[in-house]
Formats: sequence, C-alpha cells, structure tokens
Amino acid sequence: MLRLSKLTDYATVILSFMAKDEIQVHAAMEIAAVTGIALPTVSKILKMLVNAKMLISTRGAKGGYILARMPEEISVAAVISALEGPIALTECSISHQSCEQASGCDIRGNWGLINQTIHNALESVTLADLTRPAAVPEEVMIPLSSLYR
Amino acid sequence: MLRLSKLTDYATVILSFMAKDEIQVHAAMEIAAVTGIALPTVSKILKMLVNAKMLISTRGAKGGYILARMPEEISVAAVISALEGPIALTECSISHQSCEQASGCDIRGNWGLINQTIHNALESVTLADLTRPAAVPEEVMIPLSSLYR
DNA sequence: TTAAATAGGACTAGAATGGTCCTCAATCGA
DNA sequence: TCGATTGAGGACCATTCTAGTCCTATTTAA
Ligand code: FES
Ligand code: FES
Repeated sequence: MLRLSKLTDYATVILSFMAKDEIQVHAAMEIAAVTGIALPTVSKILKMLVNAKMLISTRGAKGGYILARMPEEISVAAVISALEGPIALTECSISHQSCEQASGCDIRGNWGLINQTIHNALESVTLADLTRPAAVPEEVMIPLSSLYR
Repeated sequence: MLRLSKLTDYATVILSFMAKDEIQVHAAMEIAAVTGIALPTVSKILKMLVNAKMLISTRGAKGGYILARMPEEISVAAVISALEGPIALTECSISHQSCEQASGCDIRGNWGLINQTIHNALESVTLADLTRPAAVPEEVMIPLSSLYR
C-alpha cells in the first residue's frame, strides 16, 4: 500500500496545528486535547520530532514545544524521515552493500532514480503548504528526472 | 522508511527478468532458479501478478507465465498496487469516509495532492525503464499546481 | 495415464507497529 | 526551598502485518 505509518500521519496533524501560531509554546497535554490523540502517543511523537531537531522543547512548568524552523522550511520529507528513518523504497537503495540479487539484477540504478524522484516530491511540499487549505498559489516544480519515456 | 514490501521488490526483479524475452513462457521453477528467490515465494508472487492481469498463465506441462502487456505498458505503479493494494500514503486518503481527526484537521486535501504526485511519478516509470540500464535522460518538470482540478 | 505445471488457500514464525507506562531531570513560582 | 509542572528516555506489551512454506485440486502435454 506504500503507506506511511500512523505515527507519521499524526505528526503532520500535530505539526500543522503548531504551525498555526508558530511563536507559541504548546504543551503536550494541550496538543493531545486539541488533536484528540492520546497523550502518551503525542508525547512520543513530540520527542521524536525534538530528536530530529524539528522542534525545540522547554522543560519544567510552563514548558512545552515550539517549531524550530518556520513552516515554510519544514518539508514533508523531513517529517517522514524524522519518524521513519531515511526514505528508501527498496532495501538495496539504502544499504550500499552488495545485494543478494545483485547477480541477476540490473535495476538497482533505476530504483535509485525512482527513490530520488519521490524524495524530491516530498521535499518540495512544506508544512506551510499543508496548512494552507485548498489553494496552493505558488507553482511548486517537481523535477521528474529521466522518467519520461 | 516509506518502504515497499519485500515481495514487491521481488516482483520487480521477476518482471525485469521476464521482460528480457517477453515472448517466451517462463515456468515458476525456472524463474526461481534464475533469480535465486525460493520457489514457493516466486509462485506466490506470480499468482498475485496473474490476478492483477499483469501476467498470463498457462497450466499443465510446458505451461508457465508470460507478460500480458509489453514492458513499456507496465508501470511501476501498477506493480505496486498489484502486490500491496492501492497506493495511498495516509489512511484518510484512501477511505473517503469521515476521518477521526477530521474536526481538527484541514490537511486532507493536500495529502491527496501529495499522493497524486507520487502516484504520477510511479506511473511514469515502466518495466522497460527499469531494465534499461541506468541512463539519465532529460529533466521533465511537472508543475504541482497542475494537479489541482 | 502420467508427469508437469499452475490455482487457491491455510498456516506459522517472526518482525514491526501502535500504544502505554514508569522513573528521572529540569524549570517555574509561591 | 519546595512542590507542581512538564519534558526525556526507555522498557514494555498486545496486536497486526509480513514473509515464507506447504498442501490439495485442476489443467494440459506427451
Ligand atoms: S534487488 Fe538489490 S540490486 Fe536488484
Ligand atoms: S488526518 Fe484524516 S483528514 Fe486529516
């Protein structure tokens, strides 16, 4: 199904909410209340996003989380890799080791291309694009390198 | 990691092999021998591909599998959906039901856009492209906004 | 008829995922 | 200072998904 994990989905919801007023610190509990996602889960996701340097956290009373960058500078690709690790469709496009199939298979190079293409697509969409409701005014260009036949 | 399943990976390997001489029937055992994938697994995959109308099978002695279409007409997207079901990154972009998050979430529309983009990318790569050893032709630009309709 | 093939499932072991919970550390404010 | 608040960092479990095997029935060529 080529799906991303539920946690990643949640992450985008959370980040979208935070992007609405980016200058304000939000506590995990507040976010849980607003989004309807269970607190422990929210907490887990927020921690991951902090580790990915995507959020900045403040401990203690009145603490919370705030976006580390502006919404325009946070790509969907970054969110995905924060939650799920590097974006790689196939095994052998991530490990540069020798592949088991290597002998009977010449497709590795082209898989890399597909990977790159999808990565580009995801890189070109930012949090700002996600929150902007139904109109994306600017033209975002996605280079579909080499894939035209 | 946004990965596709191992079976899908195998499927591309198998199909790539079959595309080399498309006019010939290949038995499951032969394919297993050539690709190094275990026979039962190969068999399972081939059955799935038949169900997806991607291969045509012949039973009985001297039977086997053959591509149902030309390699140029088999897209990677089709292979993926054959093995993993419809390509949809998020839950709510596949079920058009009301989403749990629906109240606090305006991003559905834009996820659909991302989905569409990735789908287009995968649709534009064919089996023929996969077997063609890694040439990098021209860059084709696709404006994201053109996907709004 | 017999051997060679696929069709269609059932089935299992193992891994990954989603989700919860607990303890520790930091910060604020009374 | 002390207590309340909030995040950090893991451990942990239940459930689902995946990969892989295997069995039986059906079809076809020789
Ligand atoms: S499957 Fe790894 S190189 Fe082809
Ligand atoms: S998560 Fe389903 S509509 Fe936003």
